[in-house]
Amino acid sequence: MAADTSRSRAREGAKRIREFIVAAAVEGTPAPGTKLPTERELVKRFNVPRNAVRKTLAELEAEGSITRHVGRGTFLAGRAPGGIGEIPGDNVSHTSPAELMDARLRIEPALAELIVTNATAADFERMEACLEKAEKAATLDEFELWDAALHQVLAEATHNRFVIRILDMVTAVRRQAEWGKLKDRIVTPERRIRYQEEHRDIVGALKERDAERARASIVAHLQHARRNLFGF
Amino acid sequence: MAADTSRSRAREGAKRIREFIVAAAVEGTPAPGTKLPTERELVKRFNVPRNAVRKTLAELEAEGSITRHVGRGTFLAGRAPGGIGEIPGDNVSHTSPAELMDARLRIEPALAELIVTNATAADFERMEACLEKAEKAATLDEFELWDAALHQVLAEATHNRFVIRILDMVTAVRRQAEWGKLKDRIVTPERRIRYQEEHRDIVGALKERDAERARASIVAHLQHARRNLFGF
DNA sequence: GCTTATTGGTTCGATATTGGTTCAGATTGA
DNA sequence: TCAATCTGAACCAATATCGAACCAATAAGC
Repeated sequence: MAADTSRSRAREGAKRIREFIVAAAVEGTPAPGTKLPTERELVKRFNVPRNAVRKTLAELEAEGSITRHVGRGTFLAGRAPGGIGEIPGDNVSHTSPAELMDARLRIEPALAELIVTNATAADFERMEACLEKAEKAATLDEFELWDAALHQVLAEATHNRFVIRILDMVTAVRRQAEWGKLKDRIVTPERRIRYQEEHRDIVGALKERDAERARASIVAHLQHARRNLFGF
Repeated sequence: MAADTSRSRAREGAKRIREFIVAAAVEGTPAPGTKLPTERELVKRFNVPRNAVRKTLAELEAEGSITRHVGRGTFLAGRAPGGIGEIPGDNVSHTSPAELMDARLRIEPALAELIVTNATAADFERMEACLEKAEKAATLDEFELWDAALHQVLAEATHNRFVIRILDMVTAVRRQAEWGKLKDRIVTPERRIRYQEEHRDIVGALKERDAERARASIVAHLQHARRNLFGF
């Protein structure tokens, strides 16, 4: 009759919770950053003591499958749990942050000229609006919202549909990947100020139709971002 | 059950408000400038805290779907809502040959450095093989086959999956209808010889790890191709 | 003009949620 | 028995959300 001792229940529960997380990661929403149920919800759902829940979650965190933040919750990290290999298929999905950064550092500076020649006054107005809103943003979330908007405007300012597609891919990849995990620790308030200055530099150079300066500003900005991300 | 906590209500509400705005934009009156309900009305209508309403409205504003003015209200903007949600999948939107050429002229030269630093001996062997086969090709179709193969090898020589993806997009667009029609008229036998020489220049520079010369060769090649296509 | 009402923007204290921690008591298995 | 482990519950601290008041720009009525 030892089949339903609290001890064995814990072991059973651990397995089921693992399976649940893995399932959520694989079929549910492959996107990292998805919020998982709270510990107390898992307790109710699997009828398992919280300690057991916390134990499995701790393991998953150690494996790098999830991240946990007090007051916020538990989230899927970039790496697939349970040693689930990379999903094949020539999707954009499996490009590493390092690769993306490498590509951006080559490609985006070269697009400065395109913006300088093609951007309209309306484009510049939208850029300024994004800068202002980003600077006034109270929360980090809001800042990133307007940061993304600025990138979108810059892309559209090239007035080149192919380039726009490419830059859409960039943001798509940024939204995936292990990027999300890094971001939290990386964007500190003072770094955010620095980013804002660099954004102003870039937009300023573009407005003056100074392609060379814009190119230099973009390179500086991306190198700065890379340094913050990877330390080199 | 805590299914109707104020917290979960907020998350639900965000979605519903989004849907409401989108619906208003699509079916209601496509005309930009339409006035939307005030924040306080949305609060009452969806039984959701104003914070949540403002959060979703902020997102929609950042996406460019709506505009907001103190004392006036919230209005539909020109851009269709949910624009960012579009996944840049393999839907090769119709980019004109001119646009593609513009983009290639900026992007591809910048990738020379990437090949110079990352390409392996095996990559160079494959390039050479493509060059030979292309030169021996009897028909124009065969030539273009090996021409495409060379492009593929060059892409893979960057050893950067994101770049490879972009260059795949380039060939995908090139394969599109309008382009193909031009090509036939354009690639004459003597031009083909000229292309072969330029390809050898590019590969040669890459093999010597001379990024600057490779860049120049690529620019020259693309400009030549453009001249043949459009006459400028 | 002036006043008043409306509306998006802001601030701030109170409250709720959530992962992290502690600990006395029960359970387990040698 | 007895040491090790698990349990349940309370408590803690970080975070998010709420509610309500207040602010500033605009519009409406006089």
